[in-house]
Amino acid sequence: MRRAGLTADLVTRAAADLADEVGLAGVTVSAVARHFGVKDASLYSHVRGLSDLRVRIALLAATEFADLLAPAVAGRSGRDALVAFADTYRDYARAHPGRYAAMQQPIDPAVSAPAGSLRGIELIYGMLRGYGLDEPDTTDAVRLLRSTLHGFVDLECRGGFNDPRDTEASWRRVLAALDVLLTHWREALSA
Amino acid sequence: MRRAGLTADLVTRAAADLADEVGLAGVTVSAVARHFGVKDASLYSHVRGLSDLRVRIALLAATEFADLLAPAVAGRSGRDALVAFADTYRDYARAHPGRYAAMQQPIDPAVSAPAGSLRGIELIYGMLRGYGLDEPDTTDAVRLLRSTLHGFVDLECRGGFNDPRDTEASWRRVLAALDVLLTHWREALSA
DNA sequence: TCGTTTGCCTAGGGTCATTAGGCATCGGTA
DNA sequence: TACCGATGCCTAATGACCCTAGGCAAACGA
Repeated sequence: MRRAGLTADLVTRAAADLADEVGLAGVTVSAVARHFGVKDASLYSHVRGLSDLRVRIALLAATEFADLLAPAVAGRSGRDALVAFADTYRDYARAHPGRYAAMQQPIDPAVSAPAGSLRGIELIYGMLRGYGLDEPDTTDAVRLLRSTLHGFVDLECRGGFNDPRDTEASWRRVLAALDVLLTHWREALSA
Repeated sequence: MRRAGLTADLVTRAAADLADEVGLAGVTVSAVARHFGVKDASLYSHVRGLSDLRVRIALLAATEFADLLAPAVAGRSGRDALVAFADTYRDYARAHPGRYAAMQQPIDPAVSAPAGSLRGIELIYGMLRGYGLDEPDTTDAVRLLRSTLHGFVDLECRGGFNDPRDTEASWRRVLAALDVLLTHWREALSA
């Protein structure tokens, strides 16, 4: 009998692809095993179990995600950086809904921190440097940005926008609004 | 043997409470049955199955939610209305994370529309009337609002905000920012 | 060639979703 | 009160999935 040649990484990658196809909830040990033409039990030598598999998907996704976001903002600042970052963010979520969903899971910081899965957030902090904010304004602005981007993408993925109006146009509008806000953060919120 | 006296409504309510306690994913036909001291199969006379149960939770939640939001904005406008709406929104999501999660599920419009589960969105439209926007600005503004509120609440629920800075303060800041934005929507985004 | 590692398998136990069909209980009726 | 139909809850059974324990053989280094 020929062996399938599995590794934790191969399994994780297949699981991530499966997640993008059928949703994170559809990622099952059995389904991944089937994909490799292997019995369920065989995966347990490579992966601790289902929850471990999901964490691995999340870490994989976080790395991929940051690797796309970093070059998008590199060399840009202000509105340019914001738009590039946001578009990359949204494109990734739409192309990889399962991976994106996996990233939203709460993950043990002892695992996620060393894996650098907060790199994406650091990129936002860096991006905001171009808007000249200080603490604690920066933290608040980062939270606003994360909230809006995540919220929009999440609602869009779930088909939450029913209105006929073009989602694309709304997205551009939202980004413009965020840019205005960040540009005038001080004056606007000094009250 | 005494009967348990179940109804679809009782089952749904119990399931919703369970969802808030252990998460939507923890809502299982078996668990709800156990709660009533009844066999799993017995629930199928009241509810079509697990997915039906989840839809019912969502519809229940949408009604409760709108019933809280409506009085919060009644008689207020502008920033007052925005803050009241947003605070009510966030409080509900934090008090009822399972119900809130259920509402995010994609639901067949043929079911959700008659049940009035879009009442919440209509409330946002109504609220924005106080800011004097026209279409399509209103739609874009509604989407921005929904995105930011949902995104913030979702990230907060999942423990996505790690920084030491007070989440409460950030929330107030975010609301202030949204108010400024809505107030100056026209001028700010005319470019 | 010969271990030794280790990848994949079989066997088996547990939870859960769901269906089919039976019996008893409850509410109304004679 | 005695009966009767509806229906609420049960037992039985199937199938998917998660996971553990223990075995055999393929792959690899010496």
